[in-house]
Amino acid sequence: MTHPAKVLRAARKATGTSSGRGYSSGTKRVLVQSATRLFADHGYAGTSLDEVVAASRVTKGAFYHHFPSKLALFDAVFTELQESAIRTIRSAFDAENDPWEQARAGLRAYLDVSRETEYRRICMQEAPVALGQEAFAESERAASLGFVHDAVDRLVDDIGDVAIDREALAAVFYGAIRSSAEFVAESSDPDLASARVAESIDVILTGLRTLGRLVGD
Amino acid sequence: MTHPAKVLRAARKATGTSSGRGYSSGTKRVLVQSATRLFADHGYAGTSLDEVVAASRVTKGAFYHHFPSKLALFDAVFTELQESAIRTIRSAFDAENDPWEQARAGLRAYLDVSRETEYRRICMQEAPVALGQEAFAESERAASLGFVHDAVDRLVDDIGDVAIDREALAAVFYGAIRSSAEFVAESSDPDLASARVAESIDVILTGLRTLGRLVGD
DNA sequence: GGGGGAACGTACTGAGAGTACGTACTTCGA
DNA sequence: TCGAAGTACGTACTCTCAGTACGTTCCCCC
Repeated sequence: MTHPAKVLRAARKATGTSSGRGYSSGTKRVLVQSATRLFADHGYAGTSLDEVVAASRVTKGAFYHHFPSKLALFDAVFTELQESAIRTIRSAFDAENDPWEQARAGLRAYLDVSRETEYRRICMQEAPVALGQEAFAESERAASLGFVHDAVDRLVDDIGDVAIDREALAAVFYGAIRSSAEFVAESSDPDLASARVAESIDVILTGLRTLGRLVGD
Repeated sequence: MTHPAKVLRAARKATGTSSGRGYSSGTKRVLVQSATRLFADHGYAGTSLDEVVAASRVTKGAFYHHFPSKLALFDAVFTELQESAIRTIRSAFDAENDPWEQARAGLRAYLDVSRETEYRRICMQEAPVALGQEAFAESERAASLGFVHDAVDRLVDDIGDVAIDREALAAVFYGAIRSSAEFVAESSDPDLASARVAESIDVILTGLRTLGRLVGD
């Protein structure tokens, strides 16, 4: 009997779906893509492997050849979304010079990214529970939180004399930004909501800057 | 054969464990208590009903007599923790009169509550995933977010002339506070960390107040 | 051209949520 | 005080789903 996968493999090679960045086979990429959609729609616990492999037109045998577990699949999905988001935000960030403009641009880029339901659901909601708090916090420190830390550093440098706990302030701002993303996501008019929270954070930053000027005099 | 539950029921009636606030039987309370500990230690998905009923010294039959599903049990655990937290924070909040002191006291109370691993794990980490974003957001609006909204309202009233989007600012502060809780929780010296983030938020509030004064002149 | 590893497919196992149904205890009206 | 109905369980299943065992085909390299 000729295996059904035979024709699929040929088809994928022909369409160039295979050999996508670091994946050994096209099947792996298809699995990640299907899983991204399913996890975003029904969550990690709400998605069965049978659904994933069915959507990918393969079997569990194929899946377990590429991934050691369901969690490893989620991790792959998460990492891909996370890295893509980081690239987007970094390029927006690096396009500016003034630290206040950088912060503004970074925030705006982040709010845009977090309007994609896939990023929000998988990277913000599911990941901390699915991967565990430890692992998630680790990857967070390396990615988004690091960004905020850099931005806050520059802002504080720019302010000057005021004694500020940079690490604590970064944590505070990080939460403010995350929450802003949720505010935008839950809103019926995301564009407006995005502008509103950006404005609010702007007011806070202006307040800090004003404090710095007053002390500096 | 005499059922094992016979002696347990008698024992519970004698010790007064039963009839705890709205629960029809002591068994229900025992189930909630066991589940609180287990969910806090291993999460919702990581805790099996068999473990819960074993820890409660009952069987699945008893469990399903009191709860329609595992999720309903989690909801009961969540609601109880949430309500207790709200009571604590509200009393700290109501003990002050000045809006800035109220905000300070409320924040401090919240940081204290969130240092309990049960509250943090169950109400902050697991709940949004287990209950779903919709249901969680709903209960959040009614509880913690409502608080922040009130506090921000009073602060903005006190500041005066500055045009501020209260709703957006409340969302931003809410995130800042949540994130502060995580910062404290992850810290090796929670007392110090608590003081550090409280100070950071204080600086932000001072900045806003200063802005208000400048515009007011 | 054949031998070995990679890339699958099929059929099972085990854990865990939920169900079906039977049994003891309690209460309450006649 | 007696029985009938409801409450509070216990036991034994079913069904879904993650993971495993093992066989088969394809591809590459010697």
